[in-house]
Amino acid sequence: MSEPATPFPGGAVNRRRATRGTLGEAAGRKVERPAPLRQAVYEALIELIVNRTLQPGQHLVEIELAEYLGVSRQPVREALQRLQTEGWVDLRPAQGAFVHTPTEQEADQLLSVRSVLETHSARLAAEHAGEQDVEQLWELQREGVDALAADDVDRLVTANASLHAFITNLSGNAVLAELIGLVDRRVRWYYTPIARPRGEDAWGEHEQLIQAIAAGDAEQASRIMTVHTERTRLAYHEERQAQTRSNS
Amino acid sequence: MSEPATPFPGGAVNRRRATRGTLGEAAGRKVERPAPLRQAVYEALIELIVNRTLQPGQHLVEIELAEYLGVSRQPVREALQRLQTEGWVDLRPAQGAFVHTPTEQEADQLLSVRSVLETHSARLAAEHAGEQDVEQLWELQREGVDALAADDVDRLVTANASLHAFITNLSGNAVLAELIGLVDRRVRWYYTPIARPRGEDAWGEHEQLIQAIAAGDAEQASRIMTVHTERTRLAYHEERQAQTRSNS
DNA sequence: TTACAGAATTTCGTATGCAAAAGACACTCC
DNA sequence: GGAGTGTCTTTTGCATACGAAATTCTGTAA
Repeated sequence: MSEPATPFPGGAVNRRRATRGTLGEAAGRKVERPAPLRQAVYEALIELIVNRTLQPGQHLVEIELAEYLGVSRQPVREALQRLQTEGWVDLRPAQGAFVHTPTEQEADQLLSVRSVLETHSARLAAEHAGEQDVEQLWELQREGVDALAADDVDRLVTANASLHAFITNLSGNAVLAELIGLVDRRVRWYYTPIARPRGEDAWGEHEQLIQAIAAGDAEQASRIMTVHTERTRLAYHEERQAQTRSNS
Repeated sequence: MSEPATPFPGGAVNRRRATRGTLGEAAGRKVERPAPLRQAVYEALIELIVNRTLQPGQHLVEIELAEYLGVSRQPVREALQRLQTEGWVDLRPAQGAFVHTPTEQEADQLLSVRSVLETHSARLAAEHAGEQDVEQLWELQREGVDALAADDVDRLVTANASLHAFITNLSGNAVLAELIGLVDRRVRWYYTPIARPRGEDAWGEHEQLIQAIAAGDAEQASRIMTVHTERTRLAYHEERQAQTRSNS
C-alpha cells in the first residue's frame, strides 16, 4: 500500500472538531444515538460464544452469522474485527473467523494478570473510598452473604461480580477498570463449565477486604486481594484437575 | 436485531476445525498468507497517528483515508474498528472516527497501569530467567549505556524499549506481554512530544534490575521495577508541568 | 484401495451503490 | 441582531456484487 509523503488532506485542521454540539450534550446529558447494528452483532456474538452456542474452534462463516442475526455480512465483519482484538475469535487470513480456543496456559495467564490488576484496584480503592462507598460495599457484602445462605448460585455469582466491579470503580482508574472488565469476562467464559463459587471462604475474605478499605489501609487491602484472587486461581486449577481425572 | 431460538446452523459441529492443513503447517513452518489490506491500513493509521500526521481530535473521513492510502472504504472501516478497541480512535455513531484525544488523567492512568504490569513482569522474569537470558540482558544494557555515552537519543529510546520488551517476554506470560505492549504504545504516543529520556538514572536502575533478575530475586526485581516505572511517571509529570508553565 | 490431479464449490476480501442521518448554510421571522 | 427553520451537502451505515483464494469433491491411475 502506498503511503505518499503529501500531508493528509485536511491536514492539521480539525474540520469538525468541537463543532456546535447538540443541546443534550451542552446540558450534560448523553444524546441517545441509535447504536449501529455492528454493536448489536458484537454483543449478540459474545453472548453466543459465552453460552457456548458457538463452540471453541468453530468456524464462523460470515454469511451464516449474518442470516442467523438477520443482517448483512458487513456489520458482522466489523463486529468480528473487534471480537478478535478482544480475544474472542481468531481471524485467519482468507479463512475467516474461528471461535478462540483457550489453552490451559492462556487461561492461567489471564488469571494471573487479573490477580495483579485487581490487587492494584483494591489498593487504589482503599485510598479513595469515602464513607458512602464503604456503606455501599457492606450492602453488597450483605447481599452476597444472603445469597450464600439461600444457596442461590446465580445470585451469588451476580453479587460477587457486583462487589468486584464496585471496587474496580472505586479505584478511580478507568483504564484499569476497562482492562479488568475485559480480562474478567474472558476468565468467566473459560471457566464457566468448571467454575464452582468458593462460597464461604471467599465472602470471609471479602469482609476483611472491606474492613481494610474502610480503614483506608491500602497495603492491607492490596494483600487481601492478592490472597483472594490467588486462591480463586488455585480453586480453578483444582476444579479443573478434578474434572480431568474424572474424565480419564 | 432478532435472535431466534433455533440453534446456530452448523450447530455444535466444527465443520472445518482441524482439517487437513497445508504441508507447510504440517512441517511446522508458518505458511505466509498474504496479509489482508486491512492489516496494512491498520498499521499505516497507527503510524500516521503516532507521528501526528493525524492529530488528536481530528475527524477521520473514511473516503479521504481510503483515497490517501489507495484502497476502498471497506478495509479502512475494518481497521478503524480495531483502532477503536485499542484506544487510538473514537467511533461516534453516525459521525465517524476521531483521533482519540487523551486527557492528562487518562495518560496518568495508563502510566499507573503500566507500572503495575511491568512490575509483575519483572517478578516473573526473575523467576524464569536462565543464564543465557541474563547474558542477553547485559548485552542490551551495554547497548543502552553506549547510546547514553554517545548521546544518541534515538538509539537510547530503542535500547530502552528493547530491554523492557525482553523482560516482558521473559515473564513467559503472553497475555501480560500483549497488554504491556498495548499500554506502552499509547503511553509513548501521549508523551512523545514531551518525553525526554531520564538517561543515567534510568540505566542505573536497569543495572540493579538485571542483577536482581540474575540472582533470581523476584521480590527485589519487583521492587526495583516499581520504583523505576514510578520515577518515569513522575518524570513525565514534571516535564509536562514545566511545559505548561513555559506555555503560559 | 490409495494417491494424486483437476474441477467444482465455498468463503473470504474488497469494491461499489444507496438510503438515512448529521452537519452546514442561508433564509425568515421576531 | 438573534433565534429558529427549512434545504442542501457531506458522510456514515448497511447491503450487494464480484474476483480471488481456499477447501472440498470427483474421477483416474497406479
